[in-house]
Amino acid sequence: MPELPEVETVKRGLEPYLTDARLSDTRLHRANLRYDFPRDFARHLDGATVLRLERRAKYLLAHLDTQRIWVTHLGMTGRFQIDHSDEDLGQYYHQVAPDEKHLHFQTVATKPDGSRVRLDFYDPRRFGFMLLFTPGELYEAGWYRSLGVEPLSDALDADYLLSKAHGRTLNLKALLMAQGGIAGLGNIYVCEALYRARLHPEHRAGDLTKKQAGALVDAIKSVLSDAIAAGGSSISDFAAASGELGYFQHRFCVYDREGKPCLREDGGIIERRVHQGRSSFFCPKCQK
DNA sequence: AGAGCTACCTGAAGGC
DNA sequence: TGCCTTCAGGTAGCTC
Repeated sequence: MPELPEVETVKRGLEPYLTDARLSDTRLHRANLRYDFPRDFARHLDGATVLRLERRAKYLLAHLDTQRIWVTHLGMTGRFQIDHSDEDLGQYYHQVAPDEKHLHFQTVATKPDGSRVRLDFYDPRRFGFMLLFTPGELYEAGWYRSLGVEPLSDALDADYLLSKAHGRTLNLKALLMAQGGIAGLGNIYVCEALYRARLHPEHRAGDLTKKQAGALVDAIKSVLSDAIAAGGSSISDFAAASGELGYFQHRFCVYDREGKPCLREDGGIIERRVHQGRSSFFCPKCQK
């Protein structure tokens, strides 16, 4: 599910409830997701106040007043859910209902005005994770340092993309999927961006012209912006923290449209081909 | 360097 | 109704 636009949607949905909120009654319902929860995770969160939320690539960062950064990755199926129930929030979640076997984490967020919500985290496939770092640990961590530029920032321009593509024999699909160049794109938005730029996923990166690089950069920025404006894409289980569904999935031009006609006048029939183990969807006629 | 495969894990969908 | 296979937004690790 969650690529950059979905994580951004989650961040925006959580911000009103978590910014300046004090956490309490944190509960973990299992020891691990993709990785073990940090040692004493609940104890660290309880009593901490969230100063601000930040998104970096597909990671959600909550900066705490305890000099810690709470990092969440949604994996494929991770989902935050805000519960506004006025009941005693601390009371009824000791017992997790049987149909909530994928509810792994809960906490209560109380704002300075006393209003509070419960925050639940579900993740059926458990490819997501939560970690806790000091700023020094996070900013020095190899995986964090190796993340590429934010695609919606000015750091991504045609010259940057050309510098990443120059002399490379890999194809554009692989180049855009690699998080070390441009961070935050995933399978859906790579397919859609290549379509918008009329570039074939198997186009050799090193052959990219300056004009094509410019078109691809524009396509990446526009598809991500459009998706964020639409609240992300809801396929099977993505929803914002409010429970609202995104609707960008209705505007896919190629993703999951194998065998259907291209939307362009000069287009053909959308094709699916596997690259690096992931399905690519493209129009063989208008993408070169 | 890059392709290709595996792994992690559950659920949905389709074929029979 | 089952039982089987395939596929799914992610990342990491291995071999060749």
